[in-house]
Amino acid sequence: MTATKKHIPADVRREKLADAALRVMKRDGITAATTRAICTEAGMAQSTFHYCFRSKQELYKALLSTDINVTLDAGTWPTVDPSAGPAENVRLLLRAYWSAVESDPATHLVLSELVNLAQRDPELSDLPNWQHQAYLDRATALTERFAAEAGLQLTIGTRQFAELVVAALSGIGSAWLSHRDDRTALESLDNFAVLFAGLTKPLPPGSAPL
Amino acid sequence: MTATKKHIPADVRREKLADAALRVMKRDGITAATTRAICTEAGMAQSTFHYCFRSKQELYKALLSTDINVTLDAGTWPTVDPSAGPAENVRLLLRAYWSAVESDPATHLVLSELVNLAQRDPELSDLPNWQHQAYLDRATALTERFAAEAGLQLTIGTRQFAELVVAALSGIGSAWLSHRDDRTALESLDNFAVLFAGLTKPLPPGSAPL
DNA sequence: GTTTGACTTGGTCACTTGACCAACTTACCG
DNA sequence: CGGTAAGTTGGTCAAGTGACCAAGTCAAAC
Repeated sequence: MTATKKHIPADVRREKLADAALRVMKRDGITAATTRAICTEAGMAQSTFHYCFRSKQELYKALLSTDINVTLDAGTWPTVDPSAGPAENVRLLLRAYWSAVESDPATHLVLSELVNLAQRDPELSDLPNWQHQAYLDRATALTERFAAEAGLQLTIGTRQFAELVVAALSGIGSAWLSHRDDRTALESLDNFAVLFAGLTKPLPPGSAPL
Repeated sequence: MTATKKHIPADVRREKLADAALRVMKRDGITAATTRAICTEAGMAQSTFHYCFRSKQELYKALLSTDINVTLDAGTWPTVDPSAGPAENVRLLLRAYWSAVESDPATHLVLSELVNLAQRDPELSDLPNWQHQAYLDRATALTERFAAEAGLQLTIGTRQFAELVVAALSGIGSAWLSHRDDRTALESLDNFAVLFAGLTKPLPPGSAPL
């Protein structure tokens, strides 16, 4: 059996509490994540909460800062298939992201709830933007890598392209959370793949090869 | 001064309460919309609430049923400009919707909060889907009308097309609520307009004219 | 081994929330 | 005009809520 230490540094306790909070939120929604519920989930006394966090706001801040989407695009992305067209490659990429959403809807719900909360609170209102930019950064980097591997260049700015992709994915995602119709979501996804592929063209022959 | 009736039928009182609730939610967020705050806003005693609604859930149900987006696409849509290309016409259409979003962000925030709430509550979990379908219906109808007026036909199903438009708009919208960068939003909007225009082609000459 | 400071907790506070009821007031109908 | 049903309200309840504190417990530094 694991030796349960009685004393744990506040830092790791904060992390444990944040994890527990996320777990409660995913299971029962953000409103159910009271300090008591969180501490119970973490196996601590309720008073521990205010030893680790000055206030509940501070927990929200911690949750939105250690961005949750890390989980999302940490998945393995498909490798480019040179024999397939750009549309098919974009399609595979979008679908790879999508499977992450579909397999863990609760996380996306929580993220939406947290962002809504932060947008109302002047103290936290910077975080949604920060979150979105971080998200966009990753999408941009991924787009660049993908274009290079596929021997394509974009006909609009990479960041603008990423912005479109993120908008489409988040739109499809939030719609799917409402209707839960996988077929419709995949249909939209594939349609967007074709459209986005239309924003690419082959690299000129003289370009530096991969 | 207006003669204030002491007795008001419960039906209209329900409506007054729903209006007040929406006002409070837009101003201070959904969590601030307690039965007390709502009744104060409506100028009634708190006990009135439970005379008009069996429970608070029932208010949420009422709010999500009398869909709020009616306000959104009730705006006057631009008429098709025959001399302009399809991309430009789609652009104008998307921008018309967008100005409604931009001029009233609070409504969209509340809608998002309400949908999140409903998605957690088994009792209300049908409503988001219903809401989305109603929304999609209007988008579909509008798309059809627009295509006819512009003398275009779509290269994919009308409903699929509408699904893409709705996804793109909601994606741009929710991103904008985070970053509040008008320029970026309009840029994305215009890019999507071009893409969507690519899903149209002129009506064959033999078709019935407008 | 004692001191010191970090960690831990039961108990409690002031406050809010949704719900409800008994008593009251008004409108309408016969 | 009297009665009946609909509307109205102050007051109250139980169940939470975030916050906080005083009294402990433990581990490492001296």
